[in-house]
Amino acid sequence: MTNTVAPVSGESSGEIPSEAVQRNPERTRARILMAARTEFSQKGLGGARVNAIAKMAGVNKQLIYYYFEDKEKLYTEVLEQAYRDIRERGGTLNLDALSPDEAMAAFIRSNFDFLVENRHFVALINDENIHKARHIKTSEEIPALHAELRRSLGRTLDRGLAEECFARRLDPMELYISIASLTYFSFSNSFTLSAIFATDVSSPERMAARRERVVDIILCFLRTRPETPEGSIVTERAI
Amino acid sequence: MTNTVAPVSGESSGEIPSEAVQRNPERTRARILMAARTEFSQKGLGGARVNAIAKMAGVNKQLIYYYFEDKEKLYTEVLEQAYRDIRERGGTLNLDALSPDEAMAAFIRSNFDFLVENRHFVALINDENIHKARHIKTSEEIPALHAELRRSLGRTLDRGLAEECFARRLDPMELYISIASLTYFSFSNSFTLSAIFATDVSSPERMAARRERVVDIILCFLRTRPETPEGSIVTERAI
Amino acid sequence: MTNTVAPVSGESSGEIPSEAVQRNPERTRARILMAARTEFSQKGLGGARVNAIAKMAGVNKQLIYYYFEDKEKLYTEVLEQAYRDIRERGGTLNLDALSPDEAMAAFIRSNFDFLVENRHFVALINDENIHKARHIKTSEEIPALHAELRRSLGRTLDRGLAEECFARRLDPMELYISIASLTYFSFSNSFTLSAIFATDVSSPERMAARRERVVDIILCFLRTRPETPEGSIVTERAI
Amino acid sequence: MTNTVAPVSGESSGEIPSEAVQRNPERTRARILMAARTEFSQKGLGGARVNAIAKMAGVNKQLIYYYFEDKEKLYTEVLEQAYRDIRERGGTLNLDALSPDEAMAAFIRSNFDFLVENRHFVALINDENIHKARHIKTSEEIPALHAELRRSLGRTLDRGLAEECFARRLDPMELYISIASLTYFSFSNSFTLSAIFATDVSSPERMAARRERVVDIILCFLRTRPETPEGSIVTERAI
DNA sequence: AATGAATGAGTTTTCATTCAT
DNA sequence: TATGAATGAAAACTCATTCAT
Repeated sequence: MTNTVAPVSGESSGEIPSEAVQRNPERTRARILMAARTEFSQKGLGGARVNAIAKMAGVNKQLIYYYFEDKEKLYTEVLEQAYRDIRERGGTLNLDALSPDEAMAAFIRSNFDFLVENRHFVALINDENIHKARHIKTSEEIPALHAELRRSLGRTLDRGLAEECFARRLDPMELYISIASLTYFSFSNSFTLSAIFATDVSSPERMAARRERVVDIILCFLRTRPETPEGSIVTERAI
Repeated sequence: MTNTVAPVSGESSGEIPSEAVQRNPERTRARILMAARTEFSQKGLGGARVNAIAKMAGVNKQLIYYYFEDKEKLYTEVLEQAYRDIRERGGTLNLDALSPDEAMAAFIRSNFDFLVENRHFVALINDENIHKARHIKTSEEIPALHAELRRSLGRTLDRGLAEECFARRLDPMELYISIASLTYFSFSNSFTLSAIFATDVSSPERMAARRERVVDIILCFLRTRPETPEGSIVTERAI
Repeated sequence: MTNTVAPVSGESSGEIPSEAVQRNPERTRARILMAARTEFSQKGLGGARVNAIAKMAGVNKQLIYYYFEDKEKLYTEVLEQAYRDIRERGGTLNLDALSPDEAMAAFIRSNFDFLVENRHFVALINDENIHKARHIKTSEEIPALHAELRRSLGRTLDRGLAEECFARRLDPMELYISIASLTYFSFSNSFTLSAIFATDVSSPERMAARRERVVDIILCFLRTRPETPEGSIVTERAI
Repeated sequence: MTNTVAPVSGESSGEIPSEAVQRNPERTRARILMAARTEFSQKGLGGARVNAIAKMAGVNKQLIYYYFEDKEKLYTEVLEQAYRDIRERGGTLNLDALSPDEAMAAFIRSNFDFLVENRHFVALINDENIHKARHIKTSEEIPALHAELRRSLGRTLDRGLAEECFARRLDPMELYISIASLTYFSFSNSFTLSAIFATDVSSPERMAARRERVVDIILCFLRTRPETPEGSIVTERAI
């Protein structure tokens, strides 16, 4: 009656293969986390089912409570891991070793590609925003990761100005938000965009084009000398 | 035992004032829709409670079913109305009557301001994307509204090229997506952005600055002649 | 498929007959309360099962939440009703119309008989004491009822002294506690008493005898002139 | 990976200090029993948590099963120990060495003081009565202890009659129940009494007064010659 | 003797929805 | 058109207990 090879396994579909390891707490924890990531990104916090996560992870439902206390804490850990993942990815990118515009382009492409490869990420962040970020607000690690990102982008911008390949100095956070906007949005809103424009806006070709377009928009902006107020810039008129 | 004078009214806070009108179908319907919009935008489809909507609208829960059949249909109506609202707002804007760059700036500002005044909008669309847009997908009205938008933007772009104030021809939908990205994202993700950067990214000053920054980025891009592939543009290198 | 005569009814034993009344909120509420009283007194708050209460009352489990919000609130209402019942019973007793010692005897017997007829009462109070009375602590009605009881006993004691049938003036609350001790204990602890003395201490004969014994003890005490400290009373010696 | 020095110890408050002893069966057993006594007396059998007991005892939950088989057996052992404790205390009291009324007073005070010092006792017995004493019913030791108590009280009563300091012969068990009632009740029901009378009935002063009051009531009764039925005793009238 | 991991059955509670009036 | 009462299915979470080491 012993079960040394076959996975303990739930009944239904979508289960993460268990590799027949019994009593491997770390692996069990990781499997739960993985399943939770999938479930939460597909259904959101409210729509996700603890039961579904347990089945997907191939573990007893109660184990989830044993390891994570409750659904919200599990959700919080999934979110933290997601941010850790994207920043870690950015960390492998040594911006300081590239020319400023190559660094910028690489940064944009890296962010874009991360979203391509981690489709769950956008959905998770989306959902967390519905909850007014109350879960990651408690994290201390996440802000630290992004403070580093800010410094890194700042150095690249400084170098760009010094080397005269950039014509304006932006606040790194603001720049990041612009980049993130242009990349993130086409992922996060691809479904509604496709629906309202009655076309598939996230086809591979369109996404590939979009990736380079973001590079273009950002670099174009960085390279262009800001116009003086008296200049031709379109100032808002009183209505 | 009949109650002809007293307002129906719920007990708790946040209720939409009922003005003691009983038997006013249109008003009742509108009140429910309004309450639903608030609830859905704050909690999402999964997190919203029919009970909460009824209380907020000051009506009996069953009335919701009477008017809207079920929760999902109500959600769909709320979404459709939201899209109708934003496009209606865009409709008051006669792009053809303005110079191309003024038209573009006005379009951007109009979109931005709509989000400022309709904070619920972003949250609704966000949530609908979690559901892969399955609710508005069924709508026939929404795509029609956006086809018109596309044509309108197209004409502006054409005029811009003809009048040589724009230096490149973009696909209107693609342009719209860029604009929407830059505006929408800072609303939709303001909570997580504020959390990860440990600052309030949606302070009035920051939002005002962002609004003009979007105008700058888009106009800068439209006005700049695209570089030839052999040119200085940063092409991706094999990794 | 309509069901006009037969009770809705649960499946199992112990159900309170529903008298086939449909849509009678007050009756439904009362049935739930009754069933809850039985369940709580037999199992205590922690051991009671909402499911069991629903079945016993012959109603849908959710109705319990509809009427009483949650298990603890239901428990609180049951307790309040229990105290109301015992005091109401006492209320029918006009102590002022009897001679002091007859009044006292009648009061004791009335309390005793209430416990005989309301076996659930003792168990409920017992259980509430395990919870440090946190449920009835919130009640405002219960203390009011007992303030009246205190006054009533006080008047009887005063009359007793005036008419010289009592030889000492006790604090009414203290007297009540003594009476309650002597009556309540043989009910509340009858099971452990029977076990440790290996006999049935709550046989009808023993209970009848006990009832009169309590009258004897209390009246004997009230009628006896207190001894002076220097007198023969057994004063504690230093150990 | 072995952990030979560090104490096992739980994380949270209220833990019984472990003195870093591992592998000390007797001590471990005792610690569990102690923790269980606390938990059961505070929450009752149903409300007590095996987990909480383990934490409080600073041991692994499974050890509880190792030593006591299951929760109910543990509960039974706690109860048996409680009765053993109170009778042991009574055993140190040599009633035969005192004058009858001094013996009686000493017995009452001893019982009262035991409850003062062993606040858990009353709660345990209370809870066991909710369970109709089904746990101690199985004990053989407990009735034996109380048979001895009965004989001891009987001898004191006999001596009292012989020496003419008592005026009536009571059944020792009945006397014991009266004494226990008067002492036990103010402990067992102190919470509800305090709530219904909106005062703290278990303040040290009140308890001290109560202790002597019980002595008074019992001795007064024992010393008073019973009235003949035809005498002035208040006989119940038909209602 | 002692531990951490894992389980299954059950418990309260929630919630969209329907019934009866 | 409007309401309060009632329902069933499922949700999160709890808990005593057992397994494997």
